[in-house]
Amino acid sequence: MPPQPPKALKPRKTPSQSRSRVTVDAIFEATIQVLLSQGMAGLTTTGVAERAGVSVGTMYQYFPNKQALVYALNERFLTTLAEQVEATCARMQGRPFEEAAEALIDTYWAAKTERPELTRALYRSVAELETDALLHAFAARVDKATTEIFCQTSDFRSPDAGEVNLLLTTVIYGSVRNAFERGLGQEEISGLKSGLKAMCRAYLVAVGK
Amino acid sequence: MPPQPPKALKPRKTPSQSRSRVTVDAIFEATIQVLLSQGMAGLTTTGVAERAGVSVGTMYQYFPNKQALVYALNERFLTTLAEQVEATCARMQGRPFEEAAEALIDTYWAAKTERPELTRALYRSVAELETDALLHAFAARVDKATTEIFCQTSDFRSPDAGEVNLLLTTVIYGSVRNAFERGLGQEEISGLKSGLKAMCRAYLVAVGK
Amino acid sequence: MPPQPPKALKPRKTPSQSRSRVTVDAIFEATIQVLLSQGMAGLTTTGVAERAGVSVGTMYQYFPNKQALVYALNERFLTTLAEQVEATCARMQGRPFEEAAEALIDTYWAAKTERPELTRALYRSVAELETDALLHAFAARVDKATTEIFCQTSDFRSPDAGEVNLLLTTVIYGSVRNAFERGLGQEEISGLKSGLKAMCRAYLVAVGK
Amino acid sequence: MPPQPPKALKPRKTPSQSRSRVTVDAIFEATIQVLLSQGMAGLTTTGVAERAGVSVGTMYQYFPNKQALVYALNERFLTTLAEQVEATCARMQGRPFEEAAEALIDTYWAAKTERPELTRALYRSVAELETDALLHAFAARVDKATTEIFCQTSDFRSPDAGEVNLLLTTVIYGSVRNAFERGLGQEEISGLKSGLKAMCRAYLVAVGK
DNA sequence: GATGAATGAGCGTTCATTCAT
DNA sequence: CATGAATGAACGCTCATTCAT
Repeated sequence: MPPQPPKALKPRKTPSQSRSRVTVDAIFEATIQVLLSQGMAGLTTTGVAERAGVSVGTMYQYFPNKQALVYALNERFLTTLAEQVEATCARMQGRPFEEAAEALIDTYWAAKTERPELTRALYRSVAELETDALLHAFAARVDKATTEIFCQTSDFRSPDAGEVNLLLTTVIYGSVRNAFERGLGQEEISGLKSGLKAMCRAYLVAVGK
Repeated sequence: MPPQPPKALKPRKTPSQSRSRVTVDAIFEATIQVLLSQGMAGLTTTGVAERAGVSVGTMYQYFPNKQALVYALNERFLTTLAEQVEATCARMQGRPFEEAAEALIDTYWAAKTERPELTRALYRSVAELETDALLHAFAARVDKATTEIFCQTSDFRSPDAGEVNLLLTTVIYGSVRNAFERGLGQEEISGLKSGLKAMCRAYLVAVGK
Repeated sequence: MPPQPPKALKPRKTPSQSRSRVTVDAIFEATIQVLLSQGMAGLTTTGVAERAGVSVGTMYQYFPNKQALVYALNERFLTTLAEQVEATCARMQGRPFEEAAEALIDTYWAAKTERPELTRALYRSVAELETDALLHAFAARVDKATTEIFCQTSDFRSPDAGEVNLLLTTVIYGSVRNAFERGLGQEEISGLKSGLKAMCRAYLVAVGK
Repeated sequence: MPPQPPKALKPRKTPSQSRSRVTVDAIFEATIQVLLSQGMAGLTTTGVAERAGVSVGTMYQYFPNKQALVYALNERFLTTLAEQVEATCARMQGRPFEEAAEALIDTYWAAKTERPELTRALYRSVAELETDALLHAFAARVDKATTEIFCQTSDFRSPDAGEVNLLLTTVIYGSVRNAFERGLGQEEISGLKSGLKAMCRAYLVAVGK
């Protein structure tokens, strides 16, 4: 259930026929390509259309303006990410919460690390949009899933699950972002991941019992 | 020792005379104003110059292009921040490292929270720049200070101070950023701060002895 | 006998089957709706087609381009108007020409005042077309009818009926248009009508004997 | 005292220095040229700028958008026209009103007939603008001048000067416009002028005494 | 026939940057 | 040195028109 995007950003038509689907996918892929090669500043509507092999006009059939395109791209990724998080949470039902936290870290990390350059590009693209609503909605959705898991987890006794959840997610999401911002390499990033796991574990142990 | 900015971004002259200093300050202040009221998208050279009460031409005497202006603004803030961190580190010489970590969190938090809207605007402005070098340099400078404090701290026995340092700083900086991104209110943010302190303490205890 | 429209504006097919007739009528009605609600600037082919409940493609079956559509719409109204004028002239056969002039004014006035907003919209739409031919043809047709009536009218002795006719029609048509342009209200417009009648009568009396 | 144009149409700066004045004049002249040669449909900002020998950017320094340009052009002509009418009225102070009416006709006629193609182009250009306010203001200004003259004129005894004035001006302005719309030649137009004078005289005689 | 997705030329407009004054 | 009018490349976007289905 993605949020209602500010109406100026709402896609014009949801592609149901297969041909449209292909077109929209091509546009998304082209947007990514351009974002990777030229950055947000070099992302022009004609450039994207060209790379996608469609005309500008076609692009505008699906996206009412450039922002909407980037918005939709981010939405798509956040939705996928949210689904992955939810899947992880489902899998972790009833497991000790330190394990759950680790699994969450692994999931989030994997998603963000899979295409690092893209992740970086999206992080940047978000800054130029009115994406508060989008980000909020994503946060809310994911928080719901993670909070639940923390609550249902067998051995959780902390007074305020919501608070712990906010802390953990903020730390996890923030660390990943900062790691990207610093331009760390893969090895450093995985070092960070282990460290973060240890940190969360230590905290949960200290707080949870 | 600020980093060498990518040549295209280097300010044209370092304002040594007092008149220049005033001008540059006015320009910076105007930039902030515009950034706050119109966001990065509404930041135009003419707009800034107007607000600063100087002509565009004059502005170009000090900054070779628009990017350089935003770059310099960020540099200024990062430099201040770095100095504050260094001061904190100096003050924490020889104190137990849990205290040092807390002090670091307090310092960073205070700096970022002082003018939240500005912080947010700067976070966004950075995304549109080639600021990797800037960020790297800032990170290096600050890491140097914090690493030192962790090493010289009386009771630190961890095998790899650098690694711990990276983890801690990444977590701290990242959490603050994510907190801003989520649009959390002041109360939530301070809850987060306490949580983060607890987390770091727990981690250090678990790892450090 | 409508004039030959400039070739590029000629409708593609005269709708003889009843189905076509319905379609064309729907298109005309939609055009009017759009003209009234969005003005000439908001008149787009897709917009009209949508409102008419047909596809753009279908619309292009009947009108080779957008201009042709507006052209045809004006033609239709002018034809109706011409017919009304001719009817009036027929009815006025053999009557004193002051009466005839008054009847002409009434007819023209009624036609233009019936749907004032539409009249206004059409006046405007004409300005963007190459409608000289259309207007000429309408003028010629109507002039023929009115000139005849002035000639056959029992007591007309003016040396040059054509000249008088041109004057009268120009004054009448022009006044109506100007009244619309000034945005006069209904009451002022009818005051104007009486005044115009008086004026024509005075003139005919002064000139005709 | 021209009306406050809808703010979107207000010129950006009134050219006071001589250089600006020249530039703006060149732009106006270019606009006229293009209007004459390509019509309103062919009037593009780049086209006008090119013809004026300036860059688009410069044009936009003076006019915030294309409409404003055309608006200003019309305003300029209407202002001139209003001044001429006022001058005529001033000259006709205390003269018999039939003479005044004739003088008014002559003035208006001369102004509109001086550059017939331009007159035609402006008539058309007005249709695409939100010019109601402009036209109203012009009408009000001119009506004021003409009403006064009709009142102060020695022998005017009509019950309602305003009404007579409205009739006369509507008839005069409307007739000129219609004459242009019909595409009449110079000779016909001057025949019309005499006829119109006779008509007004006859009306005034019939009504005024 | 009817459809409507696709096209793409072309428009209005902005704004970083320059340079004559 | 300061000014700010002038520049013009480049962009986002529209919409009349076509044509494969």
